[in-house]
Order: sequence, then C-alpha cells, then structure tokens
Amino acid sequence: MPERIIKAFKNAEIEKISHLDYFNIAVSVDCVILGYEDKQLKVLLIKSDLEEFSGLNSLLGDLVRPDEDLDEASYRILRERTGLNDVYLEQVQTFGRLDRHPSGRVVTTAYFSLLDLHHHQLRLSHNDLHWHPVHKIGKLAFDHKDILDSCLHRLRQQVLERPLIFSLLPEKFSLRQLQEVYESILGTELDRRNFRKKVSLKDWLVDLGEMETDVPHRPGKLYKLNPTLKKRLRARLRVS
Amino acid sequence: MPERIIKAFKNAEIEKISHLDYFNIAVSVDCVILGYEDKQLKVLLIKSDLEEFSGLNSLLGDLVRPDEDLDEASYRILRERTGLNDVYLEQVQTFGRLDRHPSGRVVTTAYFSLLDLHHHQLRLSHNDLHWHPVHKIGKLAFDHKDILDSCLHRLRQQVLERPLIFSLLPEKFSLRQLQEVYESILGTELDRRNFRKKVSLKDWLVDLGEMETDVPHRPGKLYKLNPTLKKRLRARLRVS
DNA sequence: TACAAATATGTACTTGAAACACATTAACCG
DNA sequence: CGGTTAATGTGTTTCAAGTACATATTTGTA
Repeated sequence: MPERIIKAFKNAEIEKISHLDYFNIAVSVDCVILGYEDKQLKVLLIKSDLEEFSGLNSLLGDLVRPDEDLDEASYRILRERTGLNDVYLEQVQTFGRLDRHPSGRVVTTAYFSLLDLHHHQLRLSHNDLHWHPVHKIGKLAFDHKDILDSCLHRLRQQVLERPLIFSLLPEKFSLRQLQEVYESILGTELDRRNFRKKVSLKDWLVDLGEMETDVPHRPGKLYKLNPTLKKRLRARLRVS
Repeated sequence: MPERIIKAFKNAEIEKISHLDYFNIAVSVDCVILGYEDKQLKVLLIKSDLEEFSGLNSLLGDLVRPDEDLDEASYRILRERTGLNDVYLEQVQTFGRLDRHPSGRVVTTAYFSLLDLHHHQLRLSHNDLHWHPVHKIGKLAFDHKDILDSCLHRLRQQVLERPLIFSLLPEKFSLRQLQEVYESILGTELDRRNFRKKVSLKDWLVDLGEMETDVPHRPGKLYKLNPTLKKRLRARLRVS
C-alpha cells in the first residue's frame, strides 16, 4: 500500500529518499477542551507521562487510527476523556514542526471544543485530568502552548459572530452569566446595557419566563439558546 | 522510531491495532495557488496522472518529506511549480477523510497562496500546468474541489481585513485595478467612491505620483503597497 | 424599614457603512 | 480642432450600528 501512494505522487526527487521514510510520520489530533467555572475559562489538561516533559501538563491527544477520520479521532478523544457526546468541535490548525515530539515525527491537528463543565454526564477518565484557568497557564509539554494559543485566538474571532459560547453554559442561564463568559473569553469588560441590546438583536435567546434562584441579590430572568441554533450546533459535529 | 512514538501515546486500546498500521498514513500538502488575470481569479491546476481521475485536474501537492516542516513543504511545492520565492502562503485546513485518496490513506493540509500571474520570474514547471478561472471549475480530482472552496472561503474572510490582495497585483497598480480584484474575489460589485474612501482610510497605499499609461481612457494615479506592510507579508512566510 | 446591589430599560452621541452627484481629465472621432 | 465619451477624482446626505451614559425597579440584608 505505501508504495502505491508514493507512486501516485511521482516526483523527480523521490529516489533520493527511502520509500519507508515517508511513512515515518505519525498523525495525531490534540483537543483543546474548554469549560467555564468561577468566572474563568478553563482548559482540560493531563500530566504528561513523557520523561522529557516531566512535571508539565499537556493537551489531550492521541494518534489517529488507520480506520478513522480526523474529526472522528478528535471526537473519540473527547468522548473517552469526558464521556460527553454532543459537544461543539472545530478544527483549527495543523502543527508539523520537525522537533515538536521528542520520540519522532508527529504531525498533529488541533481541535477546540466547548462544554459545560458542570454537565451531569461529565466523567473525567483519569485522576491526572484537571481543569486549569487558561490565563494562568505557563509552559505546556510539546508545542501545546502554541496550540492552545491558536485555539483561543480562533475562539475569540468566532465568539461574537456565532453562537458557540452557549456550549459552555448550562441549559438555563441569565444574561449576567452570559456576559461573564464573554468577558472571560475576550478579556475585556463589556457594558451591560449595550451587551443586552446586542444579544437581543441576534435572536439567539429564548426567554424562559423563569427567574434565577439562590442568588444573593435580585434574581434575573433565565434564558436558553434558540432551539434551532442548538440543533445546528449539533449538526456540525455528527461524526460517528 | 515508530515504536517509540506509539509508546509515547500509550492508550488502552493500542494492542488491538498493529503498530505498523499507525504509520500507514501518509502526510501531504496541497497548494491552492491563486492569480489574477482578465478580471478573473484563477487557480493553478495540473492534469491528474492517476487513472482513477483521468481527465480531471488537481491542485498542486506532494508528500511531506521526512525532513521538512509542513510550511516548508508547501513552500517547496510553490517554488518547484512556479519558480517564485516571495509569495504569501497561509495554512487553511487539514483534510483526512478515509477514502480521499484512491491509493491509500493520505492526510493533506491545504495552503493557499496569492501571486502575480504576470510576474517576470514566474516559470511554470510543467506543460500540463494551467490557470483556470475559479468560478468555472466543476469537478476536480480527489476532494480538491472541497479544498479549493475552503481556501476561497478563507480568502474572502481575510481579504477585507488584511492587505493580502496586493500579492495578486503587479508592483504598481491603479485603484480601478485594485477594486476589480476585490470584486472578482468577493463576487460583488463595489461602489467606486465608497471603495476609494475605505482603502484610503487604511493606510495600505502609497501614492507613486505616476499615472497609468496605455489605457484607452483617462489615466488614473498609480499606487504601490505600503513598504512596511509588504515586509510584514514577506516575514510571515520566511521558511527556508 | 432603610440601604445595598443587582436587574431592566431607555436616550443622546459618535462612528462607520451605503446611497448618491458632480466636476475634471484624457482619448477618440468626425 | 472641438465636441463627445468614458473614465478619474472628490464630495454630501442618509441610515444603521456601536458607544457612552442615567434612572427606575426589585430583591436580599442589616
């Protein structure tokens, strides 16, 4: 099989390189899994078990299996690590630096996903899995800090245009909660009145006619995401 | 070496799959090389030499070599195919469908680049290389139509925000030429007066104090890209 | 029951985009 | 050579969106 592929890419210089070398590249995916808690955006990390990176955390990744799509692989990792199925997932960028993995050549494709950190189905697969506030993260194993940063950059670009952010919140939420999520992602303070005007113009929200409970102040109205949009979010990630 | 990598990704299910299978995935890059001519955006394509796709064109791609970065690989393809060095290049997306290549599993990363189709250094490497108007393209080999579309989508997103478009034009150009390029990319007509106002606010342009020649009407002023921005464009793609 | 703190809604101002008009210049042609 | 044509080059007006800002209302708490 490998020979067939190399033949398909017939290239003048091909004889200079051993055929097998072309298949010394491994393909992996890495997931930047983001949640929201205590007014902070958090990312799910695991302690690296490579001695080269002892003491450092890394993103959740795995080799892509011979029989699975890239999207499927990232979806599988998410499922294995969190137990969650209906999660927003988006490919961001592929990283292929020669020395990015100490054990050999690994090209990795980064995905980010957003989920409700307090979802009742959330079951972390491993004791060494923990949520870390993204703005407190220093070094990570491999080039994972770069990967994280590129995903956060993409998230910030998209978050005002598309209704992604609701995956971070529980089913019902108040406008204050929603605003706080935006503020933690964008790293800026927003004017409450203008914010409310902006989201109300977008027809993203449905007023539930209910109020917050157990808050130490005047309760606000509760909203949920417009069901049509919710379906559309799910549709994007139907993989397996 | 492969064994070391697989060990590094220790996974519960790893034993189910033959170790070597993980390295049956080839990694390639495909370049969507865009130029501008006759008021049309054009893409450089080559006749596919696979019998499965006989009669169809394909993008320019190649396997990533064991000793080169993804960016380097796309840069090399560009150089080999066009003879050009200083070209804008941007990674867009990675495609990994299982059946996307008839000869086996190939994961490919798509790049797009913009260049001046009439550049004096441009030397196409091959007789079967031709420029095709993007809006007239039907089928392509592999999933290359999807790749082309995703690159065009990205280009349309970026073109109003960042000064990419100038790579498509010669050193000196008139505002009319610039507007025509925008219109062909965005697929819309723009108001001349509003367009001029918009670009003049962006400090992208330098007035050369020269005029068009050999035009069958009143000549317009000639401009060039602000040299600072030009340097910055080049800096993004310094690879080898 | 007064106060603190958050919700809820509205208005004036500023900026940017969209629609539109007119004077100017050079090529072309009778 | 002068009138016509077809571009260039610079406005202005209008409208929508964004930003800054104020006040009344509701609930929890001391």
